[in-house]
Amino acid sequence: MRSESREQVKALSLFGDMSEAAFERLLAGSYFQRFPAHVVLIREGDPADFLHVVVEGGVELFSDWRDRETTMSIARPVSTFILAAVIKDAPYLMSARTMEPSSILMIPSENIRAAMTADSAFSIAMVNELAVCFRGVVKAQKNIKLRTGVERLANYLLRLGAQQDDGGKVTIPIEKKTLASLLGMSPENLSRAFATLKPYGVDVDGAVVKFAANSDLKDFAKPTPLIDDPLA
Amino acid sequence: MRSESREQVKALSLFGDMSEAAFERLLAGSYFQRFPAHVVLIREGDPADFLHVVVEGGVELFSDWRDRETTMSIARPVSTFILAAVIKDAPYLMSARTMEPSSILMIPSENIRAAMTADSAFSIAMVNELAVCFRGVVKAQKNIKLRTGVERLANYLLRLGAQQDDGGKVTIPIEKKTLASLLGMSPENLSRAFATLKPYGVDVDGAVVKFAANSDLKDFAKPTPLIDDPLA
DNA sequence: TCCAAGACTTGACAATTATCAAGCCGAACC
DNA sequence: GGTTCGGCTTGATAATTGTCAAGTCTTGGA
Repeated sequence: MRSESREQVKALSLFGDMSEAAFERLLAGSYFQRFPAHVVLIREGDPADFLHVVVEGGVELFSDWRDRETTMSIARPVSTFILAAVIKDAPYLMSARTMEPSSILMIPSENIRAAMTADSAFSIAMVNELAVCFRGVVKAQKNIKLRTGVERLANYLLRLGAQQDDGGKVTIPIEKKTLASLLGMSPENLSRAFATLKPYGVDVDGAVVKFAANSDLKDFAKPTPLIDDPLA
Repeated sequence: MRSESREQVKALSLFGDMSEAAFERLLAGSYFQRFPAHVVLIREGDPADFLHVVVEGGVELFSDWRDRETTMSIARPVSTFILAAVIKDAPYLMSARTMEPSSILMIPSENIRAAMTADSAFSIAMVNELAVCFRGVVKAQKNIKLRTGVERLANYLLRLGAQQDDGGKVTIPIEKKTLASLLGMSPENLSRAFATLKPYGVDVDGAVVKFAANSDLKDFAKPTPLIDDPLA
């Protein structure tokens, strides 16, 4: 790995406080690489050879069964994916592909497991990262099981609004068909869901959606931190 | 805690290899208690004061939103629940109630976090437990998003068959309405789903369900280890 | 500039799932 | 024994969601 990249990686501080030597051992045999959009990085069922870290861009995690496919989540900088598979030395449960040109750091699984036994600060950092991931999936599961499609969309828009804060408008950062799959509906249904939200002050123009932050939409969506707050 | 209980707890080996002293510190201020059926142990949104361990019986983890409720998972001996909340010192994302008379070990969250910083074997045990939990939710999420209700039921029956191995019949260990909620459908629909599976050799009599293990049902269900194998 | 591919939308229709209502049945209780 | 309650099932109906089939629009390339 180029030393320039090495510095960039170290700045991520994903791995807790590590000694210089431990850090060096961790990154031995790693790759830090740029990929174009729409490249499949890993396929579910494959052995977990590398821990992946999204440093730049965006990665879609998805799964298949028979002839169906669904988007499980979106990984944005800086976050790891498929950490659990690496730790358990088990097959990936999800596939991953870049949505845009992306920089990905790949660390050999063996290094991760070795660093955990060697460095307790590191294993604590892993516990924390995993706990965040776990709570993320639980929230997603609650979202799917407790809400209708339209309700999921409404809350998604509010979440976007909270993180973009662009004065009454948000820009959807992914393709609509990916969003549809993430929200657990067909693309056709997503279009209709937007239409359903029109009476609540939602106005769509391509990827740009206008709505008032404290509005009818919020009354309709009834967001709760236990599902919608990414930090809680 | 009675020393008898203490021995029982130590035998669980949930916590990796710990020194006697560390084990003692971990359990200080813990409770090991028997509860009757249908008692709410924790409520989502509450601060995570205790890590809970199901030692005997069965616990239903469920969530609410507005006037809806859904069963998220079933915790059986010996497993922890709400570990992630404890680690992050964050509110519980799920509520929990006993389904039957159950023995529950409750360890103060503070002890868990202290043990993690003090004992690296312990934090590695926590990483592993969390990784298993994470993969469990991911599988549940795939199950919900990729399959219809009938398909989820078929695969649930096959999973029961694999773990009970009672010669062509299984006994559903939970109430049908809980099962319906776990599978993401209404109780009425669960009844109909059983009826739909009749042509595949499924025969229901109360909680007892008969079907051949290598059968039409398996052809219909198309199970995959990446969703249905609890160990993978 | 034009074309081709694919994203997005809309309408018509079908499948799936939920809701409401009624009835059956077994367990718990008096 | 009789009664009540709640779990479970079934039928009828409604709501939700998915599928198929256009058609529009944008984008990228020839």
